[in-house]
Amino acid sequence: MPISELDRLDIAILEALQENARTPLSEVGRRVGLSQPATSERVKRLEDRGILAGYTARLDAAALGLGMMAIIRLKTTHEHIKPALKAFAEMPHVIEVHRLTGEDCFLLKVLVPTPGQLETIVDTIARFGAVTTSLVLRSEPVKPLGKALLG
Amino acid sequence: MPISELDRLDIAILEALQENARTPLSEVGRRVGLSQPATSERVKRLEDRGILAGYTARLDAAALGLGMMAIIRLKTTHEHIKPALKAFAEMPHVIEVHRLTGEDCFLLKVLVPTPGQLETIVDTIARFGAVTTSLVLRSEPVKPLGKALLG
DNA sequence: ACAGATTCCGTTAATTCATCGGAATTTTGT
DNA sequence: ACAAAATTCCGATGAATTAACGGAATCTGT
Repeated sequence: MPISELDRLDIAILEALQENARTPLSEVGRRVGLSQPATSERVKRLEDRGILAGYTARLDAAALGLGMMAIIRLKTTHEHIKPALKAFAEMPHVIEVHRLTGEDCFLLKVLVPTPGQLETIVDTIARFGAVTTSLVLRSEPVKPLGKALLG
Repeated sequence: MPISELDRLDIAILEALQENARTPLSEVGRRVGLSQPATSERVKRLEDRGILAGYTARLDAAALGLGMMAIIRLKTTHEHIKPALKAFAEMPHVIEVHRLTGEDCFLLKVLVPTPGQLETIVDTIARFGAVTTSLVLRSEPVKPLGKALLG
């Protein structure tokens, strides 16, 4: 139960950094009620523990011309799995790959500029099995993980 | 085509910040061949353009005790959509919500500590319609968007 | 009660960032 | 074509942030 190792201050720090990872640690400390060195130490400890796995820039896909998101599910057979994974890794528009239990073996999230690009991707993936494609009409903003830790 | 507005340097900067959003801009500049002020200016411009939408900490869900990821699909009817969205927003373990075309109306990504928690969530969501739940056995590392911009 | 470990703070030196003036280049308008 | 305007860069510098101390306070286990 690694969660019990996180106190209120750790969670507050993680929430602040999830909201804006470039917030100065002195400012984070101000908000959570710690000095800058104490905050830096805690952040370093969270990194060392592997809880804080890194920091990444959020890019606006639409602003980048990737205005279309789709979910592709693939139902395939054992011998196709490895080649399929390899193929997914080489497709730049496939941004997430999940191996699933149940009917479908894979669920992919793709970002494309045009329907034509989506068609190309679907056609390529269909060589491995039966695909089901759904367009994403709207996505709710992704929820920060912090909330899930308190329940 | 907003993509044409991005030159090689912008893409290199975005890639560096996506890999580690806390890299000092002087270091980013060193890598892409710009001075620190020039790099800062470009980053500011990318932020103003909305392309760089923010910076976020990556948390390790497993290290936080959220070792189980599941995909939940929901097939429901029009009158349930608004209440369902409201319910999703209030469930801390639901970290992504997508409205889809096709058979299923919603696709959710959830992170839970135990199967029991997943059961609770599924039961709650099932009040809105027919749910299909798949456990995520493995996820490939999420791909940085940079690659998708060059094709 | 005591030793060791942990976590905090304040201080300070090193690093990083924001801002400036000015040069080089590109774009715009005529 | 040509000059004016705009853009983008650099170097320099002061302001802000971070890293690295030493030492105090608190907690742990014997």
